[in-house]
Amino acid sequence: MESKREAAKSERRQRIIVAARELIRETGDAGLSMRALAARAGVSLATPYNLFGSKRAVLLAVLEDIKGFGHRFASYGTLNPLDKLLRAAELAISYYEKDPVFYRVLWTSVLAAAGAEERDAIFNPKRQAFWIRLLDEASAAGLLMEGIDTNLLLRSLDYSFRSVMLHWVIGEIEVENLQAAAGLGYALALRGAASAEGQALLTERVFAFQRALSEGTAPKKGAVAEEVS
Amino acid sequence: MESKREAAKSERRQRIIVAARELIRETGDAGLSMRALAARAGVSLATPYNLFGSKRAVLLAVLEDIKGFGHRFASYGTLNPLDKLLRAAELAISYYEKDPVFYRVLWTSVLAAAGAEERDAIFNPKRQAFWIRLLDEASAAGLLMEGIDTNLLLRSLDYSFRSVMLHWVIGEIEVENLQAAAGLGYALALRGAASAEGQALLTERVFAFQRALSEGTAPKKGAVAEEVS
DNA sequence: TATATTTTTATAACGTGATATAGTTTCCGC
DNA sequence: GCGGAAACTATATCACGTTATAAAAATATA
Repeated sequence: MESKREAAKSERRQRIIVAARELIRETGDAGLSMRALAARAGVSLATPYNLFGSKRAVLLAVLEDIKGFGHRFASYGTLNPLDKLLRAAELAISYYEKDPVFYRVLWTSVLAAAGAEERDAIFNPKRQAFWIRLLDEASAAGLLMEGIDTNLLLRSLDYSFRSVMLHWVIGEIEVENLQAAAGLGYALALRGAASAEGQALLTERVFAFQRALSEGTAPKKGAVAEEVS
Repeated sequence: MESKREAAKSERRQRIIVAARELIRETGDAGLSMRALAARAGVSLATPYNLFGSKRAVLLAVLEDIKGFGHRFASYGTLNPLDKLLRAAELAISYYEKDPVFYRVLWTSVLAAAGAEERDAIFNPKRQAFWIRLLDEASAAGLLMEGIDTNLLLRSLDYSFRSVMLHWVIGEIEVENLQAAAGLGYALALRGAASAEGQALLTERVFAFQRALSEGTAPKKGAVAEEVS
């Protein structure tokens, strides 16, 4: 199936990905230079550029390599769609909580101005479909307002999620508050799009996340209002 | 009041800020190196580092320098607090729309992993106070749910806003859609925190922003769902 | 096996943000 | 005015991401 040439290429690619993963684990952000990476992978400095194109692309490949997707959500069957949504988000974040140093390095590079191709590598159609399905389910169950565009709602949820990741990366959110911060964003936006029935399910969640954030690590002193002009 | 030494320092600082502004305007992102900046400001390479600390800090200072604040909102008197909020956000964004190239360069540097001190330079207490006042006003008018923590709500709104800016910077949002994207995020989160009365005011806004986004430039093909694992 | 093609290697180079050092100018307090 | 501190200048340097170049190695094709 695969020519010997392509096989060797894949093998090199994999070696680079593994080396990157190990380097991040061992040295954190600082130790991950392209020169160190090439040396660790037993490869010339030019090779990662040939095979991936840039440092960011390498890290994206690491992110891709790490995650399995989609087969973990089969068992949410009996929950209502909105709870499924929040549960899925919770699960997503739990991965970051388990290995914060590692994921923070990855997200740092990934969030920094990325090109379209690279973004699509993370936020791909498969994942899009998963979330849209949940939102459509909620809509069909009458939990969202009539006329809500689930694609646009998803986009808003997504912005909120990535923003929380960004602020975690830059140190404005503690890892203990990741769940609650992301959850509050989700719950607020969902409740904002919800029908009366949906809101009944979400109101309690809003306050629960709010409590979690208040009781968590003391809120930072620094203001968080965006500027106005 | 000001010693001659400090005056000269301020003058140099200002010269650097102006030089940065001009360089961005003339050459865009690319031409703005510290060496070019120093040369343009008639100053040594070391001086911007002495006076500001880093390149990002210089750009933050440019952002600071550019905007006046607070005296533009006196005339919103008769609007209800929620409309005031949305109006203020609208005004904020209008500045970016007027000079997108310029502001994009600034935000690119600002959003990239910033330190706490630098963040506080943008999101300072004065602005925080402005927004909190609006939210508290809304709360006092019974437009928000009983028990909503306006500080946490503001933080959520803020995350949403910055996320929209981030996605504009990386090219995922067109400038024509900035208003609607930010507005939808605000309207959803606010409606999610609103009382029945407040929701009555916001439901229409949600759909208005939704329409604007649908009718604007064709939605990008790229997915926007966050990954889950 | 011999030739052609692709890919990697080794190495140098460029421009970047940032820091360090030594010398020079500027200004404040006395 | 003069001594000393503070700031800036000039310059060298560092590590970084990235690109370019030529040579060597690996593989495909005949």
